[in-house]
Amino acid sequence: MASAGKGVIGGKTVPAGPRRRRKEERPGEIVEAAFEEFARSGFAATKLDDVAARAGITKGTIYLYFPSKEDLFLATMREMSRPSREHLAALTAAPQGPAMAILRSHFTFEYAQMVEDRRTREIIRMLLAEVSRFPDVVERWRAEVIGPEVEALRRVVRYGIERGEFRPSAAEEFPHLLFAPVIMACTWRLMFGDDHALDGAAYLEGHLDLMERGLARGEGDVRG
Amino acid sequence: MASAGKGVIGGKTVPAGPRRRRKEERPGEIVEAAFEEFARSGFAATKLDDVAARAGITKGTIYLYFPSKEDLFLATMREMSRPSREHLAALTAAPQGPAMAILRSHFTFEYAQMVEDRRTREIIRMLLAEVSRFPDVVERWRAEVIGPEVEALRRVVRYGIERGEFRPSAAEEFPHLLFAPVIMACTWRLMFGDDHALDGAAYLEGHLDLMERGLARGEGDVRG
Amino acid sequence: MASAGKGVIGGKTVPAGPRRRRKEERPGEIVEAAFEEFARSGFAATKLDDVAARAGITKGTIYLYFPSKEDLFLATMREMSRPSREHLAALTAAPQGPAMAILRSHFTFEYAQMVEDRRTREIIRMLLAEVSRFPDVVERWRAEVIGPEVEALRRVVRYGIERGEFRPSAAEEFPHLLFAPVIMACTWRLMFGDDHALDGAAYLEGHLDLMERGLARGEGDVRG
Amino acid sequence: MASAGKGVIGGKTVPAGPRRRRKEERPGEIVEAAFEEFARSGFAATKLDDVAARAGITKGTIYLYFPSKEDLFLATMREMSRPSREHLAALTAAPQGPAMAILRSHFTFEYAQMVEDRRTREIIRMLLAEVSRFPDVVERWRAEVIGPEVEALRRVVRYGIERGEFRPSAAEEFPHLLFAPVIMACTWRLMFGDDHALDGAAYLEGHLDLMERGLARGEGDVRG
DNA sequence: AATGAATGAGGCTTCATTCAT
DNA sequence: TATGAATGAAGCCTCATTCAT
Repeated sequence: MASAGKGVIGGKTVPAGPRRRRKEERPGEIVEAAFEEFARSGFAATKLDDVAARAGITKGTIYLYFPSKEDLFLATMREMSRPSREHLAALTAAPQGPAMAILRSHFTFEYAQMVEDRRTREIIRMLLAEVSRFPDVVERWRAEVIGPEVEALRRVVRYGIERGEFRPSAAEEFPHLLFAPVIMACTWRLMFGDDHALDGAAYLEGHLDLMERGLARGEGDVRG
Repeated sequence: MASAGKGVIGGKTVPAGPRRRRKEERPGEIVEAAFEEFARSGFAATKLDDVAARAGITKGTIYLYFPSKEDLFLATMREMSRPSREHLAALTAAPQGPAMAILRSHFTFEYAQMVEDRRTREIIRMLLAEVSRFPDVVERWRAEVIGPEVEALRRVVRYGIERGEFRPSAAEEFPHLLFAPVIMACTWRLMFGDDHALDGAAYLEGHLDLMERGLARGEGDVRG
Repeated sequence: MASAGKGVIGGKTVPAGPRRRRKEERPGEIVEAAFEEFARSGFAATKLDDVAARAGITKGTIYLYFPSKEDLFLATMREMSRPSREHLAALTAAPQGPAMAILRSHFTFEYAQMVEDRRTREIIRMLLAEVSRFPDVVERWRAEVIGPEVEALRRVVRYGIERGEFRPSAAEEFPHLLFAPVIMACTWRLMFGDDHALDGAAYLEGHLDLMERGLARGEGDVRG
Repeated sequence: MASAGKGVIGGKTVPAGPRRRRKEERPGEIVEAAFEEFARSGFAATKLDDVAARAGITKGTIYLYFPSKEDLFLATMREMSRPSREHLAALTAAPQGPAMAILRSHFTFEYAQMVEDRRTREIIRMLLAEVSRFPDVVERWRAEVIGPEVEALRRVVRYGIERGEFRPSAAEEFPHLLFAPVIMACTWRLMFGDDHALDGAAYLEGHLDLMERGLARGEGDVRG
């Protein structure tokens, strides 16, 4: 047992073989496991025993990397919402070409992200479920992810209006209206499970179509 | 707390001391308190002690009316989602007049219900948060509340298409697209609190405007 | 409901009818019910709710007659072991006729009492089960019931020896040996239930036969 | 208590502090402590706190080894009745020599076991006290311990009759009659405590003497 | 005398956290 | 670094007891 997974190379003991545990990967593995459990059961009902079991380690080991369950939760949220955060950069670039093309491309990405990627979906669930216990997490997510997203959308809408592609509409004040179907599909799937999920491609196309007609300058519209 | 001692209700002195009896009202009071606590903390993190304290009774009393915490939760969900259930009847009536008027009236109601009424909002939160523990509750809600709602919307859209008011669109297959802004406003408020709530009237009007333009038959649209 | 079970005779309201509750009988009814429950579950596991339900009253009523669960238990034991106590008088009379006849008559009675009467059997169970909680009850039972019984048997044995019917034997010092088969049948039935009960009459006859042979002066025995 | 801090076992220092680890010995220690408490107070009135305190651990530790109080009770009964179970093998050997010698040897053993060994005695008490809560335990004990015991006795009695040593008697049908004094001494001691215990050796001799006379073929008895 | 709603102490059980190895 | 036995605070639930009606 003392020698399991150990090898001797050059007179020095190093971790080796399938049982080798790469210490740099441990926190990630734990966070991974924690995510699954937190997503399934929520913060309070999640047992560190289950997290440990899923990560293939023992409960005590978690405490080598995270000082408390709460910290583990925070780390998990931080880690799992990183993709969303990173994507934002692309959005803030100066808009070019037809505004509708930008929206199309943006929402196509957002569907993949928020509806089809289970990770992001479950982040949403956790944010909703644990606001009162972790208001800071939600607030940071609002400030760093959703707020900028809304702003970016607003800029695109304005850009569309300016270039005469869109009519003036409430979408300028409430870009949320454009984003809403994404949230709808996301919560729908969160609630009713993958079995009742809305057909992705068709739903997305429907969304884009309605949005386009909703935003578009009509025949008789006066330029705003 | 405010009611310690004696109280006067309807000009009649009623027992209101630490040991007052109120068989009729107790279950309601408990469910009321339970709702607040469950909404705040979720099922697992809610302490029956806190529920009792909020209801002005002691823990043991809860068990006179509900056999377990789980049953209390179920009763709470049932009780609190009753308004939504009852409203459905109105929706299923045969459509009359402009389809857009029906949608306007319907969504006006839905905003009041799902966005402005805290009760309904919090029900949504709980459904999202506790699916894995109470799948039956969610399933029943889908079958009895949301499913019929979607169906009703679909009928209105078809009715609008038939009378030439609306163009054919994905809204027929996915009435969810029309409903989405309600869900968006609901989850937005659930997440970010009343302080960040979207301006109700303006948002609703924006929604209806975009929807109308999105659904409406355009100048060059071919009928059918 | 206010008039249930009430009658008016001679201008005076009196309890009447099948629902009449005769207050003199209440304590007895409660003790009766308590006995069943204590016998089934033991002191600690018995719920006053169940006692009340069995007695057809409510829990609070018990406290009108017995100040505590413990007192109820004591009263139950006292009440239920009364028959044994009363029987003792008969035993202490001066012996007459063949000693064996006395023993026969005595054990016949004891079988009926300790083996066939469920009440007495269950008293034994409770005494065994609750000694450490109610040592006084057991002590009193020993002093007032079992002790005298053993003494009485001893006197009969001595009487038998004196009249040359029995040989001297350990039964003089340990009349328990004669009594043992009764206890055996009693505990057997307590443990294994009525379904596995030993055949009463045959067993008793067997007991008496073996006892007679065991005690009897043999051909070669020297008079002791 | 005596072992707080460090202890020396077999010349080796072992951890014995408040948090010592003893995976191998723990279950045994717990069962040991549980036995004492269950025997003293019965299942319902026994507090796991007390069991833990007696075992020198805390309540939570019990649950590392036993999933519930009930399981602990079952394990305790199983463990504590093991000696009785193991002894049975010896009984089933083919009888040799005088039947009375076999009986003498057997009952000598049984006295040591059921009367003088506190463990076995208390097992009897628990069986009697908890039948209604743990019928299976009792049933298994009947099937595996007492049933075979009775059968073995019956074989010896028959063997004695066959070899002309015993007369035919009810002991053949009811070997319980022979066994009864053991049970009597056992319950006597259970009820009245060690202070009132019957004098072991004399009582046993008395039992054997009466039994021998009771079973023996007399001068005038007809064979068979 | 009787009710039965209410209480609150106490028990079983869970689980985050600690710590000796 | 990793383990996993041990801890102990806390939560759910029960039930003897109280008390206003």
